[in-house]
Amino acid sequence: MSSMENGAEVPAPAARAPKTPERAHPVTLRDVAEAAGVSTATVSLVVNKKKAARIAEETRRRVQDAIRTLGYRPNAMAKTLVSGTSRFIGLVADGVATTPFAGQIIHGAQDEAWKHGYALLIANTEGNGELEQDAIQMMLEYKVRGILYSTWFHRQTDIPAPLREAGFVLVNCFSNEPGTRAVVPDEVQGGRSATEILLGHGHRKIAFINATIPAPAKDGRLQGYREALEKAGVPFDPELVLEAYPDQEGGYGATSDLLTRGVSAVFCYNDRMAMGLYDGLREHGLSIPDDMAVVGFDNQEVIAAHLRPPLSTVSLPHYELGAAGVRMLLGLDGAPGTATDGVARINCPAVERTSVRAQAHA
Amino acid sequence: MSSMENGAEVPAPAARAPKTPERAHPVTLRDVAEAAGVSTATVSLVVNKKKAARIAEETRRRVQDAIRTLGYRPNAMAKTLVSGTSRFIGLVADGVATTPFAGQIIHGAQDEAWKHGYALLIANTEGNGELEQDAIQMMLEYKVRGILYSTWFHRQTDIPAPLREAGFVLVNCFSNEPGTRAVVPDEVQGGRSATEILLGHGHRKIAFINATIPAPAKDGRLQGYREALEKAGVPFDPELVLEAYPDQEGGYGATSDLLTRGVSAVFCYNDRMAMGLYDGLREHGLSIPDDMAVVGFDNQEVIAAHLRPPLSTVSLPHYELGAAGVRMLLGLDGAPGTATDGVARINCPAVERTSVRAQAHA
DNA sequence: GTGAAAGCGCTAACAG
DNA sequence: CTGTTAGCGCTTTCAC
Repeated sequence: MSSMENGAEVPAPAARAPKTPERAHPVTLRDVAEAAGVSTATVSLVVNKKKAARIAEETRRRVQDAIRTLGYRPNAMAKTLVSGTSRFIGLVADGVATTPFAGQIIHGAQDEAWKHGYALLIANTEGNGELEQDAIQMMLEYKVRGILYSTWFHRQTDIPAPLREAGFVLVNCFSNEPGTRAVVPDEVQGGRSATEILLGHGHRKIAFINATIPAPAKDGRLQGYREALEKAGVPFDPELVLEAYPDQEGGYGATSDLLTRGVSAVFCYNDRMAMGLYDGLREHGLSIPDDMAVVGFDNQEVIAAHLRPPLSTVSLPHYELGAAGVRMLLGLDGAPGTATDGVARINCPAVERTSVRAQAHA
Repeated sequence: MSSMENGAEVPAPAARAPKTPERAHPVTLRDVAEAAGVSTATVSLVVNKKKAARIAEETRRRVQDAIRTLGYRPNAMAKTLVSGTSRFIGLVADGVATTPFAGQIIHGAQDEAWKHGYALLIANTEGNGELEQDAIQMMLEYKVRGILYSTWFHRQTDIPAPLREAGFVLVNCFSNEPGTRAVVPDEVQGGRSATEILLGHGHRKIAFINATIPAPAKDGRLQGYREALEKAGVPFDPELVLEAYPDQEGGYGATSDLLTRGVSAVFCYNDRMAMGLYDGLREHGLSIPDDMAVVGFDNQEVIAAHLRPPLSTVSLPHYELGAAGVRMLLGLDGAPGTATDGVARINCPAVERTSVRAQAHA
């Protein structure tokens, strides 16, 4: 069973090791101190570039040489042990690593954390409660500075008990407990923006194909749609709001119903539905955007940017969600719309492509 | 800078804290020892369930009670400080968190690591060399057990110098230095499988739309295509191999060229090209799979499973790549095809959907 | 069975 | 300017 020893290890054991000394016993601060003929304190000072204590140039050089030749590498564990506080931020996700674009939450969190000198400790729990508990437990044991608790789609969530033992902020989800810090996409604004793209091109009869499954996105986007209409002085017509399962098949299936409404434009709950709708429309011999203008939601790159014609849509700001999450966790919110209830609603920017064209007779 | 104290913290400071004592000073082993009236050594023993030293039932109970009431939580830093070895595995990625499906590498690595008691420390470097150095540096300082170095698409890569200071394995990439451990998808087998799907349905004249950009995938899939053909006794015809940029537009653009070849089936370099080809074929009034059978590569969920008709394709085993990576790192390879050169080639399983139909006159 | 004591590698006063 | 000296929280001999 223990194969590989051969292929992997044998190749060139005799090669010279100029850079990496054969550290049988990892080099410590003390080793450096002895080599440089100074005390550990001094070494510590030069390693950490403390400006408070001035070190003689000559000494500093000796120490740095020793560090280089010995290949010294500080032990972060020891460092955080004494300082009491680690430089970790935990990210527990119920599936962001699994989902296509939600991985951006990780990316955003990682970038922002890094920017402030923190490393990301991640755990994907795939919705498994026990695993989740363990993961949080583990993070607590590593004395994380705080935990980001995120879900792969925007929804309400319960707060796992152990989470409360650390500072935490919910990302892409929220709690019904007042005052809980959270960062979520601004669905209402997103729905408004999507509708405004259509409105802006002169469309007045605009359908909205909503999702059948309940979610903050469902309510929020609908509300945004209504707000945009109202602001434009277009009366809201419930007849123009359809519902379908939020994927390609749902969008495709909604086609004939949609055509029944006599609209010139449609706002789809998400890009996947729009993709299905493209097929449906095409089968009816209709062309986009001339016969029907369409906008989606999510800005799911693989789809939106490459449909024919490319789809106008609204971005789900996953990267920002992650980044804003760590900012909030670290308590350095510069400006964003953190409402008084502790939840920040992140803007969903519109991205216009060519699936919308001006209405001939505005 | 220290805003937020208000919105986030104020809400209910007076609530009873039954579970979470107001630990002004985190509970330590010593605290527990004192509370239980035993020594720290004893507490350590019961915490770690050492079977060697038998503890009196009565003592054990006292200790466990103290642990519970004090809300004791071991300090992993201290633990690894003394043991010298941490339970971390580092994953540095040049963009897997960014890319739709490659996030599965993280997922697979995380699951497997967790299974063996390791936590994942990740860093997304977005191809930034300096950041990459820093990230590896950081991981080294945290005394990671080893590092997984991964790329978001399968390619050759250079080994960053600091990486050599730790155990490491390349994931989804490989080095030209012999003996370097790596885990990559088996492109050749994948190309073979894709072609065999078509062959299996009776097709003989099969085109292959390859990518224009050089990559192991380009060579491997082509080789697989040829091998499958040969095995089926179908002569290889260079005329049937086209090339196009590997995205929707490329696939779309290759349509007329393809139709020129008089084939009944086509194997596309990836799903995105297949998606574009669908549009092109449709515009020519052709239907899939009747007029043209098509298979893709990648099994990019959002696309492949929801095209009309759903696309037969071959999976890029990202999850497995990540999982196999940690297994190899930990040195517990059970069986997989780890060739003698230290690189494991992971199988790319075919997933058949309905974009292929049997040829009328086989 | 259980306690005392010596460190793991590093930082932080406080002397000199 | 630099060395001494305590620990940080935990594990681990080795006595009692």
